[in-house]
Amino acid sequence: MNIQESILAGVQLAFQNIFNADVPLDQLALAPTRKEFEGTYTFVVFPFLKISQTTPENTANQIGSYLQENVPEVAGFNVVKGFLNLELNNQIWIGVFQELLSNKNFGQLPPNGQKVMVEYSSPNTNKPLHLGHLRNNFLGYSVSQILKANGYEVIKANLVNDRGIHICKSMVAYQHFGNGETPESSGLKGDHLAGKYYVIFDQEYKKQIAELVASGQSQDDAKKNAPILLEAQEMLRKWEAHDEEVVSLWKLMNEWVYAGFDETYKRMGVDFDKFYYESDTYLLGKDIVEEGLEKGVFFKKENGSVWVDLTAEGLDEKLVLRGDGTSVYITQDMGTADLKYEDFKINKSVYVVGNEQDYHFDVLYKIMRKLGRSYGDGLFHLSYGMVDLPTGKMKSREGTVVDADELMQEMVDTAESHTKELGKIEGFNPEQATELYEMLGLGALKYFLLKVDPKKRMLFNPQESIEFQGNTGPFIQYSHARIASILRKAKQIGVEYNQVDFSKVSKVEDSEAALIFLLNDFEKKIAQAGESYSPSIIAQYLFDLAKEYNRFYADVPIFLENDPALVAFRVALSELTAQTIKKGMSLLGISVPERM
RNA sequence: GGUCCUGUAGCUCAACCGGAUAGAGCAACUGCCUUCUAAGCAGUAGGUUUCAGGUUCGAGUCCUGACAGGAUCACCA
Repeated sequence: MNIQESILAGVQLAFQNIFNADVPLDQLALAPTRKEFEGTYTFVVFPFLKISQTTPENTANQIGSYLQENVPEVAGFNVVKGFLNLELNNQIWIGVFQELLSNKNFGQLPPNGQKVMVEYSSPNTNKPLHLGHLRNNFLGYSVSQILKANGYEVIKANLVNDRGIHICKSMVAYQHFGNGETPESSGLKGDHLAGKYYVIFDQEYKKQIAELVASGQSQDDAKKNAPILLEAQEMLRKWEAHDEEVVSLWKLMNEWVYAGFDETYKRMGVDFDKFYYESDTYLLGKDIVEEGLEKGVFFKKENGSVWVDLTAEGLDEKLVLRGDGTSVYITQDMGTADLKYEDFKINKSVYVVGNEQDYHFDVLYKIMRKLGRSYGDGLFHLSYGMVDLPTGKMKSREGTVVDADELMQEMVDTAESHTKELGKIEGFNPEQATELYEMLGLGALKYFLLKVDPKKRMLFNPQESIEFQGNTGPFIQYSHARIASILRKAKQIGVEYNQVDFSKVSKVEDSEAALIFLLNDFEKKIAQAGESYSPSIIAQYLFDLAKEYNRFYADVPIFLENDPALVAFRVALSELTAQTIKKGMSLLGISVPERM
């Protein structure tokens, strides 16, 4: 039984013995005491005044005395208005600490027998990844890690958008203006090469529109009639008809793009267990339309188009199949949802997709539930806000994006110059130095994107946004390196701190108690982050933990202590903190250095 | 116009299913490196939580209505 539980059990008994009332445990809760008051946990008595039939102060005092007498952990208490602040004996933290040490799987909750798929990244194969994709990929990877730590079996999936009119646009432009350029001949990464022609298409398209307008067409007509657009549409038709020439160009350009993506994913530190390709899945879902018609979930209009009526759920009527029998976006998504289930028999499915598709996924999930899918309740859209630039929204086809590869390189370069400025690379060989810059640059970037609630849109200012001080990745990485240094010294001077019984530790400083309190919270935070699919909870926790350790570090000189039991305790406490930081950062996909 | 999301210090963000005097970081200002890594620590200053009502012992949090920003509402993907 942990401390909170035993205190709450005591509170329950207090109500029984003093007020002769049965209060169910789930109505009792402890909150951490605010810093400005004495105490560790606070019990709020306001909700129970009806039971006690007396003033808040009286109620709190009576419960407090009872706890002090009957619950060994409670050393004292004070009452401020209706708040009962419980003061714990610092010694009890030793027991808590021992328990944490004895947990071999600290930070990994036991398997829960559930399978979850996390779909993320899902790039288009006509252009390189940009800042928005970074947020998506980091979120998806981190949520996968967090779910694993919660005991799920996780399948990371990438649904590659490798077909459609936008792909054909790059292809058409390449045919016209490519002159046989290849990644090798140009020295461009494959995805950047494809992206270059996507931009060229748009420029040419706009030029043609202007010409048509000049020759008397309306803006709308010109947009529809521009020859290069017609060409792209024709190419899509040929692709769907398996035209050999088109398909081979498509394959060639996709190969280039995949090679480029591989590099980018590797640097981002993300990976996948399963790839789905829209070129394989875009025809799926028509059988589900049939099924839905039979079940009466869908209905048919006079022209043969099929719809679902979601007005009772507060949404609109939504098309699921065109009158000519061809698919729309959601048709294929229904099919893919089933495919994922058939492949892996998943209980839950998380889609990491931007918030501009909130409505779409709302509709999709309602449909799958109406169809009675077993995984219906496990569908979750992890919706995240766009990343805006000071100059406004990013648009690939206009070239106003922060490119993912460039940004990562910039971050690593900044980390390098920053580290050199601080003179922190003595004793590093070139490989180690490179590894460190990579760790710090990516760590700063990932932490920056993950510490914020995903729902919020965020402004990214390339000049100012990424810091290395304060609430940042490098601050936490630094804290880890600091502890690693302590541990090296402990080893060097021969401090034995494993398998030691710390019950002989004579006194526990406040900063030590606070640190153990936080460490004791780690698994709770993991659970919370898992339930809400929210890496920001972990990020916030790690910042608090690192901050608390640095406070302890400044307050308590570890090796100047004479009592060997105390030294051992402090080293062991440092080590557990380091392990927790490392484990926690790995949940964010961030590595931590031994030295920096 | 309908629906959804967001609005907290100059800036970037917190606030545990309604709890105390709303907390951090950055930027500004003060201290602390002959002692375990100063990418650190301690401190000062900074707020009518967009606004107006309501619910109750108690509201940044819940309800209603405004206001501001964004997204979405295609036989596009």
